[in-house]
Amino acid sequence: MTTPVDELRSAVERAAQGASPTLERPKKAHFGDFSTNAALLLAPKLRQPPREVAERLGEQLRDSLGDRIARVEVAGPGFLNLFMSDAWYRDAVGRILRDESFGAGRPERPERVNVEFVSANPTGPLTAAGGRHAAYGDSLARILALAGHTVEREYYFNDAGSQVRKLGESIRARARGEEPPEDGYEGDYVVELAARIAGSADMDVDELARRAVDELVAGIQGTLERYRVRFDTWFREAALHEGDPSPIAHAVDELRAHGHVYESEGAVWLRTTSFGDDKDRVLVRSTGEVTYFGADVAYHLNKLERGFDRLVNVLGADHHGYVGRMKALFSALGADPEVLEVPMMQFVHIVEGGQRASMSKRRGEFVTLDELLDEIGVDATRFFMLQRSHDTTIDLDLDLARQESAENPVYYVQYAHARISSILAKAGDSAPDAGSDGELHPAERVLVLKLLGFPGEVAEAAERRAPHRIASYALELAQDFTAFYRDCKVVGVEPAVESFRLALCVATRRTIARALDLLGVEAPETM
RNA sequence: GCCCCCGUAGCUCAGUGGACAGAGCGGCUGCCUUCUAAGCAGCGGGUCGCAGGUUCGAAUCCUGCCGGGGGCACCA
Repeated sequence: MTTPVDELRSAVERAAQGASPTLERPKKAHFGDFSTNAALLLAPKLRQPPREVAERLGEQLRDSLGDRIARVEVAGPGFLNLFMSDAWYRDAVGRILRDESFGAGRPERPERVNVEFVSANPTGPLTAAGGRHAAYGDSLARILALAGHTVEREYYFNDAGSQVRKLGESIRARARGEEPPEDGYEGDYVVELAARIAGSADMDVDELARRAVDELVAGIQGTLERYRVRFDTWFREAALHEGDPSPIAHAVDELRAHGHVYESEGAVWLRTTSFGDDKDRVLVRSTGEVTYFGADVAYHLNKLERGFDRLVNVLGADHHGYVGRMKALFSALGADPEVLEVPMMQFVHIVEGGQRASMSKRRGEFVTLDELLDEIGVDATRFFMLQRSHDTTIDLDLDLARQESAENPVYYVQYAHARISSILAKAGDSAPDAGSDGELHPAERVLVLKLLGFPGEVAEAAERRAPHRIASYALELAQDFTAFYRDCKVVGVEPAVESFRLALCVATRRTIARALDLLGVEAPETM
């Protein structure tokens, strides 16, 4: 559905004759409701002074927009500031109200997207960092879906290999009352697993590890469920080793057929240096064991074969060295490396007593996501994790988080939603109606403009893989609503005014709820 | 040595070419017979790390430097 802003943009673009002008909301109200740099872009081409060009563009816009525009001003070096009429505002509210899917996008090329995230190995419970990955990946998936793409969420985990074996050894040692082996797992949960799994002291290590992995995966799934994150696919690494030919053998054959595989020193290598990597990578060790990379190669070939247009792989910043070789892999397979996108999540540092504490799953030093959820709840945790851009490091001071959780901006947004609900309840049978006459209050105009920005924010957040923009937007929308609430009484004023304000309330409530839903946060009716 | 991310208010952070740089938290001062005070209003607070460059215009783009974090395995 085209929005009033889309139409305005088209009008400006037509006037700008092929240049790509901006249409944005100026920071200052006296610069208009919208402004465009069209004249500044056009002036050099026409070899005319920008302000003269602006005057002419203004005339054209006045003609093409008629009574939808109140006035046009030329300002500064040649900006064109547009002031919309109240009729335009009313029309906009009416259209938002009628648009059941307000905010949804229709991209030129909708994609089938696979978002792989968290993918923490089942060698321990999910940590606070896992909570960041989960919030980001899930929210991104929700945003991409609203933006018009088809999305699948996927979790890949190692249920085989040396780390899992080490887990088994650690549990057995605990069951026997011994210390875990060198490089083993030392967390308290290892002791708990030793107690929970009957016969763990004498069990075969691989069998024990298998049982522990089942337990831990179930625990991770429980935590994610509680965190409102659901995956469509749980992909086990072991599946890559099964069958004949196994997906790994298939992948190696495929790469060999493309001529990028060679053997040296008893190992099987992929010549990733042909595609910009620093060095070639081992697929199969001289011992015959498949490397982590080797398994991942097969995994990504498998994803490609499942027909996705785009593979988003959310990884921690410590994996950044991994990106080059994965891109090289795609080239080696004859696929477009651009298909693979790897948003790098920066770290979550736990701060205690003003100092950064270490976070090592192996040493058992970490804050689990469950602990965080117990302390400050799902909504506050998700909002906290999503407020910051994924490429900035987060400091999480537990004491502060606990103390400030009541001050979390998420409650401000939810509160606005609850207030609207309460207004609408009080309004009873009065019907919302955008109406056609009467002057609007400035706070009403500001709120309408903010609402109109929602579809653009969704599109922007999707394109940039930036859920935090939605968090910022939700907060700003709640602020604009609160200012409206302060200045404009809704229920009990003159009927025509009341029905317009009710329309504005309904549109706002729905948009807040939708924005919060994109963040995986609830929108309560009362607080 | 090479590669990636960051450096904006006391703190945590938005702001990827536009007009006098924003929010939350914290500090100070006021405001509840009113549709929810989890709120509102006001005050205070900034050489946008530094130095050059591109541009009509730079927190934003380019180069160099400084500081913080991370990575450079036949580990995962």
